[in-house]
Amino acid sequence: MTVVTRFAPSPTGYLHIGGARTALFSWLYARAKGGKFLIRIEDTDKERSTQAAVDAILDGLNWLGLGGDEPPLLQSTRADRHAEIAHELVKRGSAYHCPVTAEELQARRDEAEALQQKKAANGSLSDADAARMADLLRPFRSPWRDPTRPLPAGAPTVVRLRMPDIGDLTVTDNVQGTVSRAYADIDDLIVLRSDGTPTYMLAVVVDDHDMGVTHVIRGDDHFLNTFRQLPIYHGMGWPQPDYSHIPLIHGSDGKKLSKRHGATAVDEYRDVLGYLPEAMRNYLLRLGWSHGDDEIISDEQAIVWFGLEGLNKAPARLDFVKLDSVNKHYMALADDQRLFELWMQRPEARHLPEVIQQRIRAAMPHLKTRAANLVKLGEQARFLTNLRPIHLTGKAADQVNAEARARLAALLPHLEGLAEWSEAVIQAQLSQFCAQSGISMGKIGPVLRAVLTAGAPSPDITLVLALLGRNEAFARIADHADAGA
RNA sequence: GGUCCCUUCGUCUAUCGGUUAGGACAUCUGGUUUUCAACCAGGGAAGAGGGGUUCGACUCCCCUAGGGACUGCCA
Repeated sequence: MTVVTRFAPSPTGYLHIGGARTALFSWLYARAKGGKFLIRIEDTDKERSTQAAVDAILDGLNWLGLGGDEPPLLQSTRADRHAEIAHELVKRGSAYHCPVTAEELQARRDEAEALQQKKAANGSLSDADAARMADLLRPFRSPWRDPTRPLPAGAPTVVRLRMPDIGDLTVTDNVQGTVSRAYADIDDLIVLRSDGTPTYMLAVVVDDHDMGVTHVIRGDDHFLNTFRQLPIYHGMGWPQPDYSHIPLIHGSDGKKLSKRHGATAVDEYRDVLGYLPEAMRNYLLRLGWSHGDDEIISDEQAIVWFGLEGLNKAPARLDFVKLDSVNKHYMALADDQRLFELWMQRPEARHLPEVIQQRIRAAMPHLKTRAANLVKLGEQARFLTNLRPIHLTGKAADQVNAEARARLAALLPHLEGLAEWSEAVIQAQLSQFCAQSGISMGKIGPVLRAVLTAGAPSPDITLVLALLGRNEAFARIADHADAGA
């Protein structure tokens, strides 16, 4: 049997970081088993679905390298098929037409809530009220589930699933284990609305079946839904998929992830926070899945190692500090030109003068090993992007006293005549200067760094000189050198 | 209210009845050092609480507490 997994987002917004992880697991499992990974857009709610959201989600998936093996399927295109199955379920006795209106159902919920509030206010309820509330809160059972009860003529109906009266339904899940629920605790859910359109519960099952999905990996907010979907498989006599319900990702305080925890949208991780997709994959993979003590796991290794048995049952918290450290690892490995291009797409880089952009391009091999993400890369590159005259403050300013100015002035001629402006040549010249002047590198290094970088983070001072280029380095030194001393 | 799920260092996790409870990130101390980063050496840090079962429990069972999910003609 060929493994088929899928990712089925509803297009009501951006790609959520939790969804991205779900997609990653599904994608990895398909890759690991030599199967197929499919994408289905669950756009049966026309009110809330937008094309912009579809584009954003696909864009996020593509950035993460989690494209489907076939073009994405739009669920809305399959409404006829869904309706066909709904009617087939009725024909087979697994479902029935029900004329109870949405308003009547809402009235029930309102009444239940009113009673709950009454209880909260009074501390208790009369026996009659308590019984009424318990009844209202029980899974809905329509009077028309009785097949002999005649439907009112001309009234619009929905199609409801007929849950068995007795017995339990058992779900075996790779993450949640074996869990049973009484059918009595499951409602006669609606599969086809009164306007003839399918609901989510029906559409998911029909599409998963028709797409040949063998393994469903999804958030555990869907776990209880499994008990409502399985009866559809049973009603149609279809084989049920293998389920893995993974825990949701939480914020740093352990609460459900929301905006106040930082980024929830995948495109923010790319555009604002400056992370690399391969780092996101590695970090997300380790969030809720493990393979012994392994932390840094390449895509190739992940595909070999990934399995459902490594999934964790408890929700994990997002930790940007750890993400930074993982990203840092991949930054150092990344191609220089690629990083330069990514950096150039950032707003803070786009408007820099061409000469400075080129300076950064040349410095990339040294910059990339020092930064945890593209934002930090900018901080590490600040010594290259500072414009003259460089204003010195704090410790940098303290370094530059009269003695230091004189030293700089003395050094200038030594650098002036260099045939080649390379790290090695500069290094040799600096050493020679120190030897001649009878001083150690410690006497000139800090001063040079001060006037060259103004105290900004920077690599070895010789490298700083080389990366700045002859003219810029010279000018920065000359700005603070005092030939008169 | 009901049903279901979760709980090991600050965080991600290993452990699948017998370990000095391991690793990573973070943190602290020392070293290196021309800033920052890196690097080297070392340290601190955990089984939510309470009952069982067992020769023995982080591991199995129950209760409590805390967290979460579902309970829509949303997905």
